[in-house]
Amino acid sequence: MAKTSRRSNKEQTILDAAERVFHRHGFANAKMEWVGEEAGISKASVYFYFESKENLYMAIVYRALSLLNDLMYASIQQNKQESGLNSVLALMNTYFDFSQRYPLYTEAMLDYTALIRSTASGNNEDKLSEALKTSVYFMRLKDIHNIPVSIVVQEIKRGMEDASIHGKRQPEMLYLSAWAMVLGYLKLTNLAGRRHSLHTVQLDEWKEYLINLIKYTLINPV
Amino acid sequence: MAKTSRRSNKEQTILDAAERVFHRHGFANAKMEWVGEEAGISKASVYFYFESKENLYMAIVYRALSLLNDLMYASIQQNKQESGLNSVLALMNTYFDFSQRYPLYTEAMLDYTALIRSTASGNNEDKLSEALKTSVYFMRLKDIHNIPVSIVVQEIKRGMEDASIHGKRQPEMLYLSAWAMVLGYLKLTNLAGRRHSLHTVQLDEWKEYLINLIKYTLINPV
Amino acid sequence: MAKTSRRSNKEQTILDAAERVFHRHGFANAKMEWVGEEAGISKASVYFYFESKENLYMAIVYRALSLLNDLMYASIQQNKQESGLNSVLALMNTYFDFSQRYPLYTEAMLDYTALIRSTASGNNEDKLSEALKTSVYFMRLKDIHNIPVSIVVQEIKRGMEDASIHGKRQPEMLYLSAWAMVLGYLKLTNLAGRRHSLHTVQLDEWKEYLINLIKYTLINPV
Amino acid sequence: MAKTSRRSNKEQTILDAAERVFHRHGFANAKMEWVGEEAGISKASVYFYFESKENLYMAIVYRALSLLNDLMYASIQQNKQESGLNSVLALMNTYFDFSQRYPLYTEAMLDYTALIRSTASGNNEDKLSEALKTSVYFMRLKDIHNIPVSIVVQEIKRGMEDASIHGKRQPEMLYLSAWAMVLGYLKLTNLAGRRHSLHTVQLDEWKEYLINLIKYTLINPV
DNA sequence: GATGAATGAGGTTTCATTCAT
DNA sequence: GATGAATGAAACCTCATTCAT
Repeated sequence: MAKTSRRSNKEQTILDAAERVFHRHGFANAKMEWVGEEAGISKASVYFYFESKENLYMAIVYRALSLLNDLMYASIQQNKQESGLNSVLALMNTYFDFSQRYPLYTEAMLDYTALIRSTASGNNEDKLSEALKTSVYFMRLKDIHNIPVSIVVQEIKRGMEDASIHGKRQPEMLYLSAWAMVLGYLKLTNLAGRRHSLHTVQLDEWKEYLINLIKYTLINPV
Repeated sequence: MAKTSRRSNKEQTILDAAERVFHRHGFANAKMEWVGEEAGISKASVYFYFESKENLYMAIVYRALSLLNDLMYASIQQNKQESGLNSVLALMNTYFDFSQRYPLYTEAMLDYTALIRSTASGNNEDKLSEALKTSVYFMRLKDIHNIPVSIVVQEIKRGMEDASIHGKRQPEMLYLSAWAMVLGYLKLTNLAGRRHSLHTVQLDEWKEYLINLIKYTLINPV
Repeated sequence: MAKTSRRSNKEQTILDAAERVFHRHGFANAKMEWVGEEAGISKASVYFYFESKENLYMAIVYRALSLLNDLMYASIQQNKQESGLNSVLALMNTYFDFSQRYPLYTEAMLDYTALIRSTASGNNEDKLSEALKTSVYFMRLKDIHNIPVSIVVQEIKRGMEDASIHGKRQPEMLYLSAWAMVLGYLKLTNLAGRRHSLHTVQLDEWKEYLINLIKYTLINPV
Repeated sequence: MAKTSRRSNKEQTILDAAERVFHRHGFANAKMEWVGEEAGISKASVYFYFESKENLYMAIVYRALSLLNDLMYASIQQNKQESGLNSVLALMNTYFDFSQRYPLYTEAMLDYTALIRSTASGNNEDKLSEALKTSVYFMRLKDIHNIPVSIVVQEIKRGMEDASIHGKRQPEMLYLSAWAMVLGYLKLTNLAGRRHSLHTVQLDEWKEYLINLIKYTLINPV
């Protein structure tokens, strides 16, 4: 309602539009003009709210990570009384749904993570950093980008303490394995497009199978 | 040695160069000039051998798929006398090594698959098809792109018949799950860059764990 | 105190700001937004008081010329009883100080003069005239832009009449030569930035030398 | 005649065109497209030969300075046997002609000098350096940009030694004063446009007067 | 076969200027 | 009066692709 709110609303509208455009065409192929059209404003207006294409992308990553964090916090809150295992499974479900509902978010977050790694190394051959160093969102992200891992690992540890999860493996390995499965599922699922099956396999059925598998790996040492 | 061979040699040199360049910068960001430089020839010469950037990419996909097919054929050949399970595990190992040694190949093949699906749908908004319809490699690929799936599924079925693999699930689902894990592993591994660990997990150790997990899913119904 | 005065105050504030900004970055590179920031108001407000960037510039020229005229009138007034030579020297000193204290003014006035000449010619390829024709200040300037020359030339003539200045050269030539020296000094001085010397020459010393030189050219025919 | 020559020829053609365009509209207002049109080629071709607008400008500065150096070397060579005074006067004439024939060169060289000073200071608020650091010509210029001053000062010193020039002032001050006069003359002359007079003064006559004045300042201490 | 040279068709970004509140 | 928001019209620069030698 206040002025801030009006501006914020417009920013959200643009982000919505950008998400659709980036999702449809991929970040590299997407034109800023399309983002404007999709948002019903001019290209220059997009630049008024977000200073560069990369900053806009980072804003999306920020949005994605914020949402994921919120969802995860809510999940562990809801499963406080439950065993560590159940909390972790809930978290997995949360992430599964999240990444399935917002495939772009997953992709964007992966891009961001790759960026962080390359920045950490001495790879300054890519001038990505040029426009990124001045990105507000890029800087803000540093404060929150470790939260998801921390949350999951913490709940796995809790599960190990209450013996609902086996202790034969590092929590981080269990986490990574589950994450890898979801990621792989997502990647292959994308290939299917709007179809509901892939190589004669029903996607829903497959998803359930994977969740079971993850649960299994938490309970039984392999 | 013949003229064809000379041409073929040059083509291979260019493909080698293109693979390195595409891997370093990603297909979208890579410039044709860099491919020329990396191959030690001029940009125009690259166009003499490959008609377009996309055709060049398809040539890489073709190369990737050919190699994978060869490796898989060799694998099942070597494990003819073994149980179906062992043959499948060998295939998995093959694919694991393949995708780890040639990360670009995996990515390129996925891009290709996505392309196929979008072509199959009515999505003609993307002008990818423009330059692709005339791509020799794109057409040739149609003849061989189903081979890997067929091979693995066939060996899984053999394993079910000789009872080395449980029969509670569709062969395709087991196949997809294994594939998803490898894909997820690869994606996350890429993030690590040249490092040997990710979130305190040793990559080698994690890989071994995943292979064990795949084996487990083949033997025990989950 | 009246409304006009309030408006006038704001205009002066903006002009002050614009002068600083134009001086720092040059007219072409300066952004209207910076002018607003420097004046502590919004960009749109700048446009409320000055219709265009060029009009703003013309306002500065007007201010500059008004100030110079005032200073020169005061100078000849003060030297009424003095010889023509002394009056001219006083004028020169006035101009020297003026141009050194307000380098932008000198530059702006030169730009304006160039504009006048190009308008006088048939050069309508430059669209400067577009926004200029409607500039109030541009029109007002026409009434006063010849005053400085007239004043100096008049005093030189007076000096020739009272024999304090030699009569071997046109007054205008003496005037132009003195002007050229000051202009050259200013241009080269600008290069020095905040330093006090240029090529081992102390700027103060050099200035004194030039003034002496000008005096010399007025007394002795060269 | 060789390949290098062909390329070099084109470069010269483009530089010629750029000089005309920059002269007509000023560097800041000139569009790269115009340069292409003037040279009879496309905008992109201009970029093929010169990587950026600023690099193109630096190439012009380089050309200007090279020419000036050549002219000055030739001048002192021709006046070896003459007195220092005469050599200096010849140099002045050379520079006078040079700056009158190529006003853009003078302007460009001044811009360059200003750039050097600002680079030497800590003024990195302007991102001019961005595209400049990679400019070949900008780097090459550092090797030759001090030559003109050195030459003139050296000849003035020679004149002081052979007593054809008075020794009451620093050579550098005499140099700067002469330079200032020429610069001022040029600036005011520009205002005249194609006309041959300024404020009733014939430009040729004025020029002669100034040269005489410079000569006078070298012989007689003021 | 090979390549230096050329370009058309965009792409991101900037900014003076205008509106709506 | 004041200003946040909006935009049209460039400007610089890039790159896949083609051509002439």
